[in-house]
Amino acid sequence: MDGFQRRREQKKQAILLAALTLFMKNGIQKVSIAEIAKEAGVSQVTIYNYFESKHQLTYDVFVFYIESASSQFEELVHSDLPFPDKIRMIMFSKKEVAQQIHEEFYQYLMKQYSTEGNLFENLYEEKVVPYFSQLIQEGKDQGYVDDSLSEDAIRFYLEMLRTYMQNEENYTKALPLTEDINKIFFYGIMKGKQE
Amino acid sequence: MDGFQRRREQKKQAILLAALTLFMKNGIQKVSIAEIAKEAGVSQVTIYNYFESKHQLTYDVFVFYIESASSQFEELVHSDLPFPDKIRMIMFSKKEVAQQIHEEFYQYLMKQYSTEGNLFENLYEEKVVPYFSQLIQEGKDQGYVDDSLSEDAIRFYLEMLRTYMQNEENYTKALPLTEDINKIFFYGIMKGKQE
Amino acid sequence: MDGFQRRREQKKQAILLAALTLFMKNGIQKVSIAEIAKEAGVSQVTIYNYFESKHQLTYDVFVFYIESASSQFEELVHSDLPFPDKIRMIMFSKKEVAQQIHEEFYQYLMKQYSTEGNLFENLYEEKVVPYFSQLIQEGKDQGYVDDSLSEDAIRFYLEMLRTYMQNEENYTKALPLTEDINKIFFYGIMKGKQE
Amino acid sequence: MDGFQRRREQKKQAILLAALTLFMKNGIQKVSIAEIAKEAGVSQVTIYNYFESKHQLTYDVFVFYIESASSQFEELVHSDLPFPDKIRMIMFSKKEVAQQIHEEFYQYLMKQYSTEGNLFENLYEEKVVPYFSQLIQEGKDQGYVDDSLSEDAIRFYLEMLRTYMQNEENYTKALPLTEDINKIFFYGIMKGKQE
DNA sequence: AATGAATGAGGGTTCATTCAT
DNA sequence: GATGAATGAACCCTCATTCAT
Repeated sequence: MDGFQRRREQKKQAILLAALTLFMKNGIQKVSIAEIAKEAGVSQVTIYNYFESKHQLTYDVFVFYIESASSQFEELVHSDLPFPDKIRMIMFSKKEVAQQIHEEFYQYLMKQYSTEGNLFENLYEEKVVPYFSQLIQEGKDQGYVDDSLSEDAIRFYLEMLRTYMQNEENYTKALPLTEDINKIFFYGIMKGKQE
Repeated sequence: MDGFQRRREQKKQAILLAALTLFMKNGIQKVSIAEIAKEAGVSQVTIYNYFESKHQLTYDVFVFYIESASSQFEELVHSDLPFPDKIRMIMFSKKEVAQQIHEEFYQYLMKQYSTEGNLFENLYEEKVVPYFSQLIQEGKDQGYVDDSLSEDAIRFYLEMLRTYMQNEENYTKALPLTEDINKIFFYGIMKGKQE
Repeated sequence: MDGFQRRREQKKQAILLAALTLFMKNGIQKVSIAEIAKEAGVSQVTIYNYFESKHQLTYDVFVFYIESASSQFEELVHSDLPFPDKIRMIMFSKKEVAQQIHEEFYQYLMKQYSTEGNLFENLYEEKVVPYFSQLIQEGKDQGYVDDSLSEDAIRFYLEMLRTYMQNEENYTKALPLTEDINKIFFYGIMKGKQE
Repeated sequence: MDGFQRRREQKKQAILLAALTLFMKNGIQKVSIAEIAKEAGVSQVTIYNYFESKHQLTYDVFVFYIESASSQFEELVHSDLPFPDKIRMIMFSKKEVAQQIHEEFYQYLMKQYSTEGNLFENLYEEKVVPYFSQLIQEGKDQGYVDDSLSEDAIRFYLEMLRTYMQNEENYTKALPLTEDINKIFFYGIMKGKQE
């Protein structure tokens, strides 16, 4: 990649990052192309030179996000932390800007771009799900996780927790409850369980 | 309340319901006053006669929603179902239109109306939280719930589940996993726990 | 039609007229909605309240034009002028604003709206062609027109002359040549013909 | 002209040709510099290096067109076809791409560039009119054309026919009427003329 | 009280043109 | 001389809100 290409790529990243940041702060519709341009330090038209419409930009931002998240998961899953710590990190690790995605963002995509719904769904399926699966399998292999629970159900829980925590408010609310939230996830709410 | 008042009140309800329905289907920003007016069968100006701005209308819709939810919780909590069934219903009972609230709705409120954030927060605190608390207390009293878990943590879980399930996609995904999701909530994911 | 309806209709006409005038003076693309709004003395949005897009407005302007032209032809054809004078009038009568249509206008419609091409074509066919036909038939019946010439060919000539004259420049050029242009149309360019 | 100059000239021609082609297909305004650049296989800036603005380019395209047309007329007039065939060819010969000019093109120039109107007018006067005149004179000399008809009037007709035929739609409509259209031009529409 | 009509402000997008390499 | 990148201005259109009846 020559200097030209590289600079082009950098600018593209800058725009994506600006857009993602703003989208997450304010939602998608509330963010105008003008704002993104300002945040990224380019003119509106430059954005159109890279992404042919707001629609397309939004999609690309999503891909950008998913890929960031994906590589972060990959790292986490392949790390040599003990299983319970990995779980904890998924729920509570404060992510870098680029990887926080607020629920509305996701919802919005699913709703507004319903025709391409599958695209999003598929990308997620392909880039993120496998790491969850791997992690859960690891938990089972190491004897942490009840074999009789379906992987889907556990993943559902993990994703829910993760998604929910992405929201600033919820995260703040959860923080002082870390201990108990973990306990519930691992041991449930029941008293004197399963003897 | 005389006939005038009553009719006035009915019209107001019709507008609120129309707005809520549309907000939940499409998100708040995507719904124009014109659409709400059409759905409610009134003119745009009539809406302004009742609610002085879209901002205000949105707030009132939220109140309307919270109150519906509140009375539904009240009913549930006071019913004579066994504790575990109550929990199950909170997670999985498919709610009537008026009470489904899509996540974006809530997020949006919290974000856009941040100055009044407390208002929403307070209302929720006042109208919904008590029933959750009562329910959890009941669980503890009846020996279902581990006393050592903080009420806040359990409520966090319940709210998360409820909120997450409001989303059509998630609900659909969860449905076939009902059994396991319940199990995880009650017993956690761990194998051969806590002996 | 009540007062409301009437005023609405008047405003619509005003917009159509403003648009037609500007379109003919400057072509369609060069004329912005803002300009039309200004010329018609309304706000841009008002235009959108009546015509749902520039596309649609353009179409409606065309219909408006064709109908004006149509009724003018009707009058001319049904008048009791001698045949040659009717022909002369078609070529040379200076039309009112509403009925001048500059070639570009027509061309533009045919080009840009090619999908609906037929719509325009059909309207013209239905509203204008019949009067031409009637006129030509009259010319044949009265012994003015060579029976062996096809109606289509004569109409082609008439339409060409009329269209061409709509253009200011051409009209101006033709004016001093009236006599000869008529002669050519009636007798051709040949010397001592057809003996 | 050295190799440099030659290559420069070739590129200029390529751009002019690309522009003319596109202008004729889509009208002037609809064609962006970007499109022309693409069609000509050069960058936008290159166009600006040769022609200092779209305005200027348009003008140069027109000159290019007129000169093509001019040399074609020259050839036709100097050919040894009989007079009536020359006339026929003016009306009906299907022209090569570079020489078709769609009416909108001409109209547009006359309208948008009204300040320079004379420039266009003059060029046309100088490059095209003489051949028409020559042709008409030839017709008169050979006894085909009525001496009493002014040259201007005949040229008016010829230009009108030629212009009108440039339009695809009109040409198509005229084709099956060739015979009669010629007849009208030569002999007029009258029955049993001028005895 | 209720409505149809009207609007200012703003959003996404395109285009002729210039900048920097 | 040639290019990819960048831009200001303008355009079509939408929306929350107000006016006039």
